[in-house]
Amino acid sequence: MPELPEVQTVVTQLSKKIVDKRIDSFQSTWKKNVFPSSMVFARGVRGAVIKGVRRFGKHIVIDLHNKRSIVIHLKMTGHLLVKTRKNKNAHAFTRDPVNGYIRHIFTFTDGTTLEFSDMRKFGWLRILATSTVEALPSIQTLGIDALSPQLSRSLFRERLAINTRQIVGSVLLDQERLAGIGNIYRSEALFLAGIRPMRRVGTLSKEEWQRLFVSVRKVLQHAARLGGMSDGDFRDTDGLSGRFQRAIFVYRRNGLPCKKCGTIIQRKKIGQRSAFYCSRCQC
DNA sequence: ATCAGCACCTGTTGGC
DNA sequence: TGCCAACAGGTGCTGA
Repeated sequence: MPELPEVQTVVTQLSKKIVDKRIDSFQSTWKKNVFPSSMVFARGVRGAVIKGVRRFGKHIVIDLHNKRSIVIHLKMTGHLLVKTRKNKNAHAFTRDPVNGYIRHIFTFTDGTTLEFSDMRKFGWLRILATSTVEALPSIQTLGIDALSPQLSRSLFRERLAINTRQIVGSVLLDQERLAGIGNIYRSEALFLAGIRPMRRVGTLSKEEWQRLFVSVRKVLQHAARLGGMSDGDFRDTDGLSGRFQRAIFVYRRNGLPCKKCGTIIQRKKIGQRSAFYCSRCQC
């Protein structure tokens, strides 16, 4: 699931719901993805009070008052659910994509829980000293955030056009150049910009770079406002779906008519994953 | 130095 | 209907 808009949705909600709560305990049923180890992790968070929640690209950072921070990556199927005593059973039904796969649980002293559901077990959690968060390799190597106010048109082009022979569909996914875009929003942004995913970055005109920059920002902001996109399994911290999927133009719409011109949407493998585009609207 | 390809998991979908 | 291959939103490692 989660790309920048979905992670931002989670971070915004967590900031409202768990700040100032004190962690009573941490339990895990998939210790393999808890670092440095689930024992060290549990010891490090026990008794700690939540100070704030931040986002670095697609990473979620929960800062604690004990000078430690929790870093979480949801990868493909991770969800973070906040359950109070009141709503605890609200979504409990069998085979539920969210509640059926709870792997890790934080329990706060007021009885609230923060539950990490993750069907495919790709997501991970790590505890480290707050002062070292930005030195964590996966965070340190991140490029500028796609929604950063510091990202200008010229910087955007400079970052993405390092190797002019690479195709635009690939460089948009490269977190070391630009952080936050995943497979859904690369297809959507390229559609809005009217550019085919397999174009080499060296062939893009000044106008096309301008359109791509505007489209990336627009699509991410729009999706974030709608609480992200739920294609089957993304849920916010209440277990609710996002609303961006209605606004999708091309992603996973191969074989269906383009919403703008009626041409059948195409799918093309780029690397190991699918890009979607309209051969008429995108040149 | 770069990059394709696979590995990490479990579930769903589509073709025969 | 049953089986099997392909596919699924992310990233890190290996080896050519």
